[in-house]
Amino acid sequence: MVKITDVARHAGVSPSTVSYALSGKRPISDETRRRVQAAVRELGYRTHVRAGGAVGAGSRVLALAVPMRSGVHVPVVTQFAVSVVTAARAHGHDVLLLTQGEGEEGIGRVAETGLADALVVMDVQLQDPRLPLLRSLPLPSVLIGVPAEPDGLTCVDLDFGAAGELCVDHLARLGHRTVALVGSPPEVYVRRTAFARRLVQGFTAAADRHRLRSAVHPCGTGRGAARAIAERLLREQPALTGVVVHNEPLLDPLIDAFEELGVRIPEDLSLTAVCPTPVAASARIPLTSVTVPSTELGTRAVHLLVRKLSGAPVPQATLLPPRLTERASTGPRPD
Amino acid sequence: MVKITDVARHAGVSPSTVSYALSGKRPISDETRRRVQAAVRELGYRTHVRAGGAVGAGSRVLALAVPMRSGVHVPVVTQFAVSVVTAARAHGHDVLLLTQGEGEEGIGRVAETGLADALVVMDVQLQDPRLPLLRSLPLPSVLIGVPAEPDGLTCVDLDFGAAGELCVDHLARLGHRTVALVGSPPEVYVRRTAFARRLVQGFTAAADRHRLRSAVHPCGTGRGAARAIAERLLREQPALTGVVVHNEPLLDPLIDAFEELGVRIPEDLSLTAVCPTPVAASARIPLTSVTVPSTELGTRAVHLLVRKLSGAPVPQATLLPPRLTERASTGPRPD
DNA sequence: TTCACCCGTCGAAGCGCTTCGACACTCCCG
DNA sequence: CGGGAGTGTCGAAGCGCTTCGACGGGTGAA
Repeated sequence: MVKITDVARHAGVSPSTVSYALSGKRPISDETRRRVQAAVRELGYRTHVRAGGAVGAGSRVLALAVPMRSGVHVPVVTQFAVSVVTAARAHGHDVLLLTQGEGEEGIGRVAETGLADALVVMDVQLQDPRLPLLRSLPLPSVLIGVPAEPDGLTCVDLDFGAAGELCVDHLARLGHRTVALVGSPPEVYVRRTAFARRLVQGFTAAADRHRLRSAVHPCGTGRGAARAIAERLLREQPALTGVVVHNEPLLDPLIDAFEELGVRIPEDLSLTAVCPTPVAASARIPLTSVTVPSTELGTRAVHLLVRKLSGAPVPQATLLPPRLTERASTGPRPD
Repeated sequence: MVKITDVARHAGVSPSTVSYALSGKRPISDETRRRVQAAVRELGYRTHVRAGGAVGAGSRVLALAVPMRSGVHVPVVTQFAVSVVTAARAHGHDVLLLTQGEGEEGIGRVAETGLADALVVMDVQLQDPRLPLLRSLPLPSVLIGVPAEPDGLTCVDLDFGAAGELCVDHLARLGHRTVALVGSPPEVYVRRTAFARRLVQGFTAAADRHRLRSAVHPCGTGRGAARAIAERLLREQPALTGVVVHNEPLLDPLIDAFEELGVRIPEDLSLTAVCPTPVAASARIPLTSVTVPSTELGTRAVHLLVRKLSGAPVPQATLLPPRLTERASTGPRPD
């Protein structure tokens, strides 16, 4: 193992000079800096993370808390995680993966043992038990998702409330008068998952504003659930012509179910999804959708964290405005 | 932050005694140990990972290299990752997530900076560029997947060769004489991904052994690809009655495609999948399958790693025997 | 020319922990 | 009753690094 004293000897300077040359915390002459850098390169030196003096310094590791609860769509969550890792690496950080069960305990452990020096927290609930802990921790953290009381925290998310409204606005503009939201699985709402709840709020508010008849249905996944919800919608709201779906794995099965029931999309029924663009674009019918920008959210979260680490001020909540892309699944209300 | 000296003072012993009491590396009287443990609990002490003396010791972190290349099925990979994290936590380790691009560079960095003290490597190719690096590293590692030359490494995987054979054996026993393998996307084979290649070998070997007509087709995912491969199979092998599918996201679309073409499963065509049990069980038609035990593999990998860390000898390759479960997608050859 | 100041560098102290080598006991055998 | 062998505990050294204070030499203003 090559250590800082090796580099120092090789460059003909003292270890402290090497340290300063690398950290830039004190002025070092260009000449010396160059020699140090050359030595570092030649010897392949890397500062050992767990060196004593480093205790005070940052560990260049950030922890990512991904609960992986039931009802979440795994590819989307993974997309988030990958984008966080990628962004973190771009800032010289590594990422420690914390999963469910570890949720609270893990955050505490990682903070107190000094393993990580920052936290990204996913799958945030409106009343999240992790919030008090996060507020009390000396480590900076960023939530992906906005809880009910974001005071003292830093959050970033798609503005799901506005996303819900945007979908309804779109359907209303096309003339639809009766709409429904097919949501995530029930357990997601039971947990009071922030983004799911906010989408419902936005959907309902916009439907009321436009004076539409509306209904909200949490829904599980799979063919059976799709068939059941499709039948139920047609039965309970015979005038239904507009549906918003916030449930990635249900999209294709739901399209199939409607088709089997003789409902054509978009001729008889307009369907708008809230999901990542690739999902919407590769569905059986290209779906008009409000995109969930998972990659951008992960990247933003890391940027905010890096800024916090450097002591810069950051906004409490960053809400990305929703963008609706029209594809083949929506059209004017049939007569 | 509570440090070891605080605990020592609180327990009325010296810091070194606390250290020994916690590590068990020297005999400590029950009485003293109890007092130390009480103090630890009361003060909420946790040893700081990055303390100087710890440089020599383990970091209790293992790195998980998940390339996330195209063509891999995200939920399965995620399942692996989660099981590795869970198992690692059970052994008191945390997990650092390394992704693509980081593949080689990341492994080196993590090893040299002492961030992790062990490695789990996924998505192994027959000739994997990471192998020389792994062999040269002072850190123990375990591969999930068996490369062409596993000497000096530790690997664990499902025996995909035997899995391929088992599927063919099953079809042959049911009387099928013409079979096909619908595999993973082409890029997976181009990369010479170990498990995919081995499955093909097993499939082909067993087909030859049984003197069956056989064909192998890598295949992309999605409805279009499913329809295309279904048509092609029926065209090129009119006598085809048995198909093995090694491509999770293609399963449902392929079943649909056959149905649309008027081919009934299992009356006209028997279909065997190689995939995790939940995928097989929740497909449109419950599928006869050889299970890919992702959770068990992740757990095994961690166990092996922990044993290596403790200096215990471990087998070079652990190949789990495949198990075939009959469900509703296979039946006797039609007359 | 002198003095204050700044720049670049160094040595030494210290981070929180582990570990080595004592040291003081106790116990048991001869 | 003496001495050897364990036990259990402690102090001190050291891990690789950062950081503080200091120092020498150059520079510019007075």
